[in-house]
Amino acid sequence: MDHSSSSPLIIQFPVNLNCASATTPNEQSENHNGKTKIINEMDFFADKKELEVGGSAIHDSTNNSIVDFNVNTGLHLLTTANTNTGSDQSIVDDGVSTNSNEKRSKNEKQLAVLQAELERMNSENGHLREMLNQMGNNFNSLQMHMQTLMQQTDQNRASEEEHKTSDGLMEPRQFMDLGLSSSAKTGEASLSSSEGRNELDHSSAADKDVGGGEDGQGPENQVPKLAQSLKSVDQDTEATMRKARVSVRARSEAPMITDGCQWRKYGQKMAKGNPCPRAYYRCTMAAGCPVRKQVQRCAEDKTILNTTYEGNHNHPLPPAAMAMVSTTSSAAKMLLSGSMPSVDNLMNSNFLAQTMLPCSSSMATISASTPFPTVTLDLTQSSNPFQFPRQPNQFPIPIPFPDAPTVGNSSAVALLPQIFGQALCNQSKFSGIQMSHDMDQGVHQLSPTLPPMHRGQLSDTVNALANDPNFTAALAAAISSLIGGSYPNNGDNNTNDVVDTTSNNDESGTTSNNNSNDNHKRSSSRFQVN
DNA sequence: CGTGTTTGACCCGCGC
DNA sequence: GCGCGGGTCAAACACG
Repeated sequence: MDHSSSSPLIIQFPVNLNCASATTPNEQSENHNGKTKIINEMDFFADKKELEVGGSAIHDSTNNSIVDFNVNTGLHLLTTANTNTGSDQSIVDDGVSTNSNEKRSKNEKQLAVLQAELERMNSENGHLREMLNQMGNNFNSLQMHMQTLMQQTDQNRASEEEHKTSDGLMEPRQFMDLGLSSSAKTGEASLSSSEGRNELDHSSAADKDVGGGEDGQGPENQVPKLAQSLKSVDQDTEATMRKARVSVRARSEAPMITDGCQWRKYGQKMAKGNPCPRAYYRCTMAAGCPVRKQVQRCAEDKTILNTTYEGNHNHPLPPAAMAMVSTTSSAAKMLLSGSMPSVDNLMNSNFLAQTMLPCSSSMATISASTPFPTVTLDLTQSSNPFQFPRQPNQFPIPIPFPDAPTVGNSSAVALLPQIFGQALCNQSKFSGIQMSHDMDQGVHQLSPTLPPMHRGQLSDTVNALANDPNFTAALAAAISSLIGGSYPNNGDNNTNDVVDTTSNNDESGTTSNNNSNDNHKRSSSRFQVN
């Protein structure tokens, strides 16, 4: 009796995790008139911690017995519990029976019940912890986005002024500032080769000349350094995240998959060991956006298009794209969390793959071997031995996708809802906060008929994809948008554009088949280095 | 004319 | 120090 009353206390926790509001309050109110809501949660973790660490100390007198049990979870505690709680139990038993055997049996029963409760509690606790971690990740991502947006708002003002004074400095400044203040300096510095070089130069010059839109307020270098020291942690994370890459392999006749962003080709190079040239694209949705992608066909199977995304968008994107980007950030964070390129990465990678694409976990592989941790999505499932030859640390998993040399539309399309659905569903776990918020907005903007759930948006995408004659490209685009950071359309239009833009790829053969309204942006970006 | 692509040159990191 | 390869720049070119 007393035990049963004590156990329910602990089980109230599920409350906070899922929408902190809906279901639980009632239960809680029933149990304790709201007295224990938060306290329970806190106590729960506290108990758990103590259990893990010392396994001894307990605060609440009421919970003592329970905690002791918990500590012992094993066998011995039961006996100790008996001895310790003997008095308490005696109180209960007094009225019932005097027989010691009966007492024992009763105690054992109670203990069993308690153990069951404890197990429940433990499992719940674990679940809660997971949720807490997820929430933490979500919070970080959200914070990042907010920071970006806020900075951009300020940036727009500053950039306008700067634009008046000096054209050449505008873009670099914007780049630096928009690039997530934290990541700006270090991140760009770490960026490969000439661009980072140029931008650093410009940034320094801009800091001197302009005095800085944000971090440049202080004189000279001290302020940035201070900011660096203050945000060092974020810097590292962001810088590393920027290095993280998301690679998508898909069969497509199109020269490039459409992922909802606008790209400008800035270079093409013959890569060693591959007769097919590698094309370099830069995001042009905003001046100074550090996001780049490389597109290259597989040497052995030229129908396979390998698209690699790198970096995080530093500009506001359409809500849907934002959600995707947040997912990318989360994914990158997940990928990069823990120890970076070490064995731990394997764990994270595997987890990432399974988390993001559980049912299609087969499609996701993570490489920790390359300089940059890479998430690879393979949509080809070809018999091609060249598929993942070079990266020993990857986790190639058999793909549920039908092996589709020419991509059988019907069968593959049939799988789409499941794949995407689960992918998104799990993405929501990844960055559930942003997903729910952003996607809601996005859905409303994109199509009022869609339910305010990302799944709805997803299904819409799936439908659009299903209708796409060039299914492979569309599929790749959608997947890449899921992982690569943008929604497979510009977000300004209906999701139907998924089909349109994708099909456009077949013809245009080049990058920005998207909006024409970005021309000025692109032109401005050209002056970036000047 | 504006915009986007092409492509040779350049820079940098890395290995030898 | 040198060569190689990857990545980027930017003038030249193409296109609507």
